[in-house]
Amino acid sequence: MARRVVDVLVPVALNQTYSYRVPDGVELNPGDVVSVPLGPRDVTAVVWADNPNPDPRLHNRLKDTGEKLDVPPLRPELRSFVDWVSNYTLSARGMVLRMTLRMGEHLGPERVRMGVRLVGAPPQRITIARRRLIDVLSDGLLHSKSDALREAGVSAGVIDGLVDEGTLVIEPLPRDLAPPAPDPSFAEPDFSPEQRIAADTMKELASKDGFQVALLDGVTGSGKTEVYFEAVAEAIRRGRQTMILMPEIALTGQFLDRFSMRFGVRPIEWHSELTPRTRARNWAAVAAGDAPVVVGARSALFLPYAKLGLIIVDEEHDQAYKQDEGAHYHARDMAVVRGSIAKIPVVLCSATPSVESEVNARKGRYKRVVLPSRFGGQHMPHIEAIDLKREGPTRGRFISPRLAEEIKIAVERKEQALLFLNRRGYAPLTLCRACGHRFACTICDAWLVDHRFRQRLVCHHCGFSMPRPHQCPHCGAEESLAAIGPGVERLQEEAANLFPDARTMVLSSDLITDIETMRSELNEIAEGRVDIIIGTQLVAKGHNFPRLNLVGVVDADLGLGNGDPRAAERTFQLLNQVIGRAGREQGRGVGYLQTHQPEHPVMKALVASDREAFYASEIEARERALYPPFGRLASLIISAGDRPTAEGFARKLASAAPLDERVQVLGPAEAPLAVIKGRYRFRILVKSVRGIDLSAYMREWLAAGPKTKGNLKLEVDIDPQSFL
DNA sequence: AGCACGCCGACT
DNA sequence: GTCGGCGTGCTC
Repeated sequence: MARRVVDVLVPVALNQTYSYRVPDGVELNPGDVVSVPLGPRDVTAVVWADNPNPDPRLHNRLKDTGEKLDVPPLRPELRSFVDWVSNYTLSARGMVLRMTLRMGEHLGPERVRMGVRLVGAPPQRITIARRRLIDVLSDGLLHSKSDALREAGVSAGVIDGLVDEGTLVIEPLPRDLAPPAPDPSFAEPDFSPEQRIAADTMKELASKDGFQVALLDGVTGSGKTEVYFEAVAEAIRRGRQTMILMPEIALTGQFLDRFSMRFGVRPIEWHSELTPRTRARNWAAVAAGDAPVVVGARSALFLPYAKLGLIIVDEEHDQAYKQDEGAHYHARDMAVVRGSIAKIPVVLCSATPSVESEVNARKGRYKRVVLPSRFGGQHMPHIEAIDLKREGPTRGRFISPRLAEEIKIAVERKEQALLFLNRRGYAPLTLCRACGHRFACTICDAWLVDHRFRQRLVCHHCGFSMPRPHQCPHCGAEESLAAIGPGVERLQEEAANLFPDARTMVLSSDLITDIETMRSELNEIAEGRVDIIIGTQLVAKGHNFPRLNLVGVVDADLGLGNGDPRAAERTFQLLNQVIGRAGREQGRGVGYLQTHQPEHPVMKALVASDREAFYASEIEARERALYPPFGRLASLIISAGDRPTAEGFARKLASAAPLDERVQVLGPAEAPLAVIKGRYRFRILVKSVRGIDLSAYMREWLAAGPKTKGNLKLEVDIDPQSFL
C-alpha cells in the first residue's frame, strides 16, 4: 500500500518539514533519502514522517517526491539526534540535517576505471615509447591505464596506437575491493599493570550497549591512546562501529600510524580536506557499515553510522571542538548526547579534562578511569617558573638569560629544545616612533601583524594584508617603524643570534601550505635534523618529538590577560600540554615558564605539578560565580554594517527578554572584537541557574523580540566558550 | 541556504 | 534604452 503524503526535512534554513505526495508504486519510509523539488531546483532531503492528515490548504500545492537515493535510510537514532541538536542550539533543523548529508556530489555509482592488457604480438612499427609500455605490460595482467602510463613514462596516445594495432586491449578494471578491516588482534600491546587495569575497564565498557560516559584521565605519555584502543578492539569484535573524534584532524598523521600499528590498517578519515570523491566513498562506507572505525573532526559526529557502538572524544578539553560558524555547537557535548540517544558508551580522554568533565567525574556522573603515570617509568617534566620581573631579558629581547643558558646546554647535549609562543608572525604591532601611528586593519578592530617571511602586514581576523611599508603613512617619516612585541618569527631571529650554530625551525599554521609538507617537516624534527623548534600551539597538539627534552614557554601569561573566566583553564591546559611534549622517550624533560606573575594559581599549579590544586580553585571560583557547569550561559551576537543599527537592535532585543528570576540578561555590550570585516558587533550575555531549559527560554525570547532585517544579523550561541 | 523577483545606477 | 547591484521573501 503506497503512502500518499510524507513530511520531508529539506536541507535549507527551515525548522519545519514540507509535505510531498508519494507517486503511485513508490514505497517511502521515514529515514529514506530522497530527491525532492524545492522551488526551482531539486534537493537531496530525508523523509521525516508519514503524514496521514496533510494540511488541506496545501492539497493542490503538493509536489511529488523524486527519486529515492540508493543509500541506507537514516536511522531513527540519527533523526532524533538531528532534532535534538536543532532544538538545543536553536539552529534550523534543515541546516543540522545538511551536516549529515555532506557526502559530496558524487553519490552515484563509482566511475568505472579502465585497464589495459597485453594480448597480441608487438606491431611492426615499434618505437621507444611502445617498447617501454609493452615491457611494463609484459606480464599479461590487467593494469590500470594511469598506472601503466606513469610506469612507462609515456603518454595516453601510445595506448591508443597499440590498441589499434591489436597489441593491447582495454577492459574495465574490477571494482576496488572493500578495504581490509582493522584486525582487533593484530598487535596486542604489552601493558604495564596500571595500564592493564585501565585497558580492561575500557574493554568492559565497550562490551555492552547502554549509555555510559567514561573520563579517561591520563597524563601525556601515559599510553591513553593504546588504552582506549582496547575499547575500539572490543567494539570491532562485536561488529560495531567506533567514532573517534579529534580536535584537529590535519595533525593526526602520527595517530593514524599508531592505529595501523595496533590494527594493521588505517581507519577511515572524515574531515574537510577530503576530496569530493573520497568524501562520497567514505560516507557510503560509514552508512553501509563497512567502515568499522572512523576518525574525524567534529563534523564526523553527524555521519549516518549503520551500527555505531562506541564514541571516543580525544583531547576532550580542546577548544577546537567548539563550532562557531553556522550552527554553534560543542562537539564533545553533542557526542555525549549522541551516545545517550544511541544508548552506547562514550569515552572522553584528556590529560587536563575540561572543568565540566572534571565536575561530572567528581559527581559520579562520569566514570573516571585514571592512568596515573607515564609509561616505561619515565618522569613528568620538571617545571620551573622564570620571573620576568626579576630576571627578564633586556628590552627588545624575549628569551631570558636563564632560559638561554638552559637551551645552550640542551643543544650542546644534542637534545632538542622547543620555544613555545602562541603568536604567529614577527610582531603583533607595528608603530611609528616619530608620530605614534599604529597600523590597524581598516575593517576590523585589530592591529596588523608583521609577517616578515611574507614581507606583509596581516590582519588575523579577516585576512587583509598589505606590503610592509618603509615610511609612515601618517607623518611620512622614513625608517621610523618599530616592531612591538614578539611573534614566532622574531623569536627565531633571536634564537639564531643567541645560538648561531643551532638549526632552528618555525612551526606555525600560517606557514603550512599542505598536510604533506607539514608531515615532512615534522619528520625532519623527529629525525633530529632540527635543534630548536619555535612554534605556536600547533606544536602542542598531536605530535611527539622523541628527542625533545626542554620546553621554554616564552610568554606564559599570554592567554590570561583578557579577563575571561575561562582563561585560566585554557592556559593551564595549553601549557600543560606543550610542556608535556618534553622528555617523553629519553631522559627527564624540563619546562620553563617565563611569567610576570609566578604567584598566579595557574603557574603555581604547573610548577608544583599539582593538578588538583588547579581544579580545586577553579571549581570553587565557578561555583561561587555560578558559571558553568554550576550555571548556564548563552549569548546573542548582533552585528550590522554600522554601529547605531547594531546597537539599537541589540537594545531593543535586550528589553524584550522575558522576565524570569532564574535568568539574568547582561548587556548589550560591545563584543570582545567590536568590529570584524567591517561589521559592528554587540553582545548580550545570558546567565541562568543550572536546571533550566535555556534553549526554550531563548526561543521564546526571540519569537517575541524584534525581527532582523536588512544587513542585521543575529547569532545564538548556547554554551558559549568565551564568557566575555 | 539558494534562488527569483524587484527596484535604482553606469553603460555593452 | 538595458545590464546588474543586492534587499526581500519564499520554498510543500
